[in-house]
Formats: sequence, structure tokens, C-alpha cells
Amino acid sequence: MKTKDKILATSLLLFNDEGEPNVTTVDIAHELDISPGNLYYHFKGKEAIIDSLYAQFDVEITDILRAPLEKELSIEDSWFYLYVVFEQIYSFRFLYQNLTDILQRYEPINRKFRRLLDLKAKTTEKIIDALVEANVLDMEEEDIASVCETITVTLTYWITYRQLRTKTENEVILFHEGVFQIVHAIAPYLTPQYKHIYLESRQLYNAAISQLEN
Amino acid sequence: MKTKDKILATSLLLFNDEGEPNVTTVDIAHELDISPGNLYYHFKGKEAIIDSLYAQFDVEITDILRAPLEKELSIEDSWFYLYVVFEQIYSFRFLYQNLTDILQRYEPINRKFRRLLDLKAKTTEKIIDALVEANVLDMEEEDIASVCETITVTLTYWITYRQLRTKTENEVILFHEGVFQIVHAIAPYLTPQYKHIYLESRQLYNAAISQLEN
DNA sequence: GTCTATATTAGGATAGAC
DNA sequence: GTCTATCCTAATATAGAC
Repeated sequence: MKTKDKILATSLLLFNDEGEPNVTTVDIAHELDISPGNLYYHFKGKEAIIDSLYAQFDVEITDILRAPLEKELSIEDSWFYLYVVFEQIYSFRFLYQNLTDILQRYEPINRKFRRLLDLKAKTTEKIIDALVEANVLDMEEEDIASVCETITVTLTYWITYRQLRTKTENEVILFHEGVFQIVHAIAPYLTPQYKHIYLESRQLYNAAISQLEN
Repeated sequence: MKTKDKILATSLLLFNDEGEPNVTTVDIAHELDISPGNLYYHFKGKEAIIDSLYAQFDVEITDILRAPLEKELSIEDSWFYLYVVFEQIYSFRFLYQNLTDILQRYEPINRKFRRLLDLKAKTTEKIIDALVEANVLDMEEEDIASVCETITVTLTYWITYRQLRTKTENEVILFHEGVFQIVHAIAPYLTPQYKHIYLESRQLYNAAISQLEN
């Protein structure tokens, strides 16, 4: 692994663990047992590191979010899909935990992130539309808009919110709960033939959670 | 108005407008046309100012959140109540926009804020329970838990989220949308005799919004 | 209470040797 | 590519006169 990549990997770790504002270039260098000078040989500074990390995140999440727009998800996939999104966000949670500040400081990231939110909302709508089409959901125009907003907000802030409320939490539970939150938001609109599937999976979900908690 | 209070008022303004991390003690002093030395006569530093502002916020919001626990809200009040909460959060949005960071830096605020979130969740539950009791809503235990989480998340992050997505937004619209978001989350559980009230008010809501937008 | 002037520090950044 | 040494700057904070 090249030094440049090690710097990125370590920065990501530290940012996620301690919060981006609390990690200095010296901290990163120290953690890697290299000199600050060396770090600055590879990156112009902290901003350049964040830029680079964000670019990585952007590519990955855009890829994820575009997938359903290109090829329709099966119903089971829609479900699983949420986990993938949550996991990706979790890997770069430092960004979400200081979102406003980071976006205020780095205008280019701001632009890109807002595009991302648009994409997030659009993908969500596409998935919901497909489920309505497939007669899994029964929703009106206005319901869709509002539920999509709720889903986007939950995707964006769930992890931050949950980590705020309970300091020590198993990350698997974290994802489960987030997914469940979202599923629950659309559950009222399930058509009768799908409602029982939801009720069954809720049982499974509850069982799985209490397993994990022990 | 005493200098001490002017410092607090101006700090709040600047924090809300520019983001707390981007405002220095010198900025605050400069805005007030007083010397930094003078500012430090009144407050030990930025942390002390934030502490003091938070204390003010805490007292006010706690008051608001406790009200429904002591005396049950009428149905119309439940509705109006959401506006009050949003407005209070908006007045101290600097806190919400850098939540993780501020709570990380100031442990005492962290403790207090988490107590607040608990209270927020508890109050929400109380209100929902009352609506179920009054036969306005028809919900199971599990629905209530999940919907309360959604409401708490929305109350906490709606303003931040919305300001992120659309830079220039009328704050009245902002509140309206937030309230509507929450109402929409519980709408599927309205009993038939109340559902039509909701549908009517949705019309009113849409009309009001398009008025405001012109 | 308020000012001016100055001290302290931490974080970000560079120069130049190896 | 990497190190050591050093610099620069912005933000915090204090001392002492008025």
C-alpha cells in the first residue's frame, strides 16, 4: 500500500472515530508514524485529503444510487438495497456528522453533495414508483412526495441521530433499525396481499434484533 | 440592554447566520463595536458564550416540551404545537447545524441535549397516545414506537436538511413543510372520521404554500 | 466596563537536507 | 519519498491603562 493511500485510509478512520474537526494533519501523520512534512508532500493539506475522500465516496454512492435507475430492482432487492446505502454512508459517516460545516467550508463538495441528495431523492422516487406500478404499494402522488422526503431524511440522518442517542451501539443493529424505520414509513401503503409479508418480516426482524442484543 | 446580553444576542445571530465554527470571538466583538478585551471581561471565551446560549435554549425548549406532559393538548393544539417546536429550534439552529461537533466539544451540553432528545421522544409519545385514546388515531404499539422515532428525527433535522437542499427559503414555508411532513407521517393511521379533516386541511395547506411562494 | 497592546497556542504549511 | 527544523497565521486569551 502506497503512502498516499495509507494517508487516505488512516484519515478516514480518524475522521470517522474522532470527528473531522478534531483531527489535525499532525494527528494523521503521527498515527501513521510519518512526519507532517511527508504528509504535505502527498497532499496539499487537510482540505485536499477531504476532497480526495469525498471524491471516493461520491463515486461509490453515485454508482449505488444509479443502479435502480438503470435496471429495475426486484422487490426483495429493494429491501436489501437499503442496507447497501446505509453501509456506504456509515463508511463515510464523518461527512454526515459534520455535514453543514464541511459543506460550508468546501464549496465544491457542497455542489456535489447537493447533486447527490437530488439523486438520492430521485432514486427513492423511482423505487417507490416501481412498487406502486407492481401493485405492492397503493399511493397517491402527494403521498409519494412526502414519503420520499421522509426516506431521504432518514437515509441521511439516521446514523448520526442514533449514534447521538445511544453512544455504544452495534452497527449491524444500527442498519437494521434504519432499514426498519424506512420500511415502516411505507408499510401503511402496502396493498393487502403484501401486508402480511410485511407483518411476517417484522416478526423476523424483532427476533433478529433481540438475538443481536444478547 | 446590558453589554453581556448584547454579546449573547449578537453571538446567536452570527452563529445562526454563519455557522458557529466560522465565528470567532473577534468577529463577535467587531460586530458589536467593542474590543475583544471587553468581550473577555464578560465571558471567559466562546465556550462560555455557547454554554450560556445553550442554557437559554434548554430552559425554553424544556418548557415547551413539558407542557403536553402536564396538561393534555386539544387536537387543534397538537397541530399548532409543532410550529412552536420548529420555531424554537429555528431560533437556535446553529446548534442543530453543528450538533455532533458541538456535543463532542462540550460534554456538559452533550448530557443535557441527550436528556432533551429523550424528553422530545417522550412528549411525542404522550401526544400520540392521547390521540389514540381519543380515537383520532388507530395504531399498534409497534407503530407508535416507529412513528415517534420518525417524528423526533424530523423535528431534529428537518430545518437543517431543508436549508441544505434549497439555499434560499422562506422560513414560514420551512415550518409549514416540516409540520406537514410530520402530519403526513401519522395520516395513514387516522380513523375514518378524522381522515377527511386531514384531507381538507391538506388542500388548505397546499393553497397556503402556493400563496407564499408567489 | 472598556480600551489598547501584547502574549500564547495550535494548527496549517514550507524549505532544504538526506 | 522522507525527515527535521522552522515559519506563518488565525484564534484565543490576558495584562494593565483609562
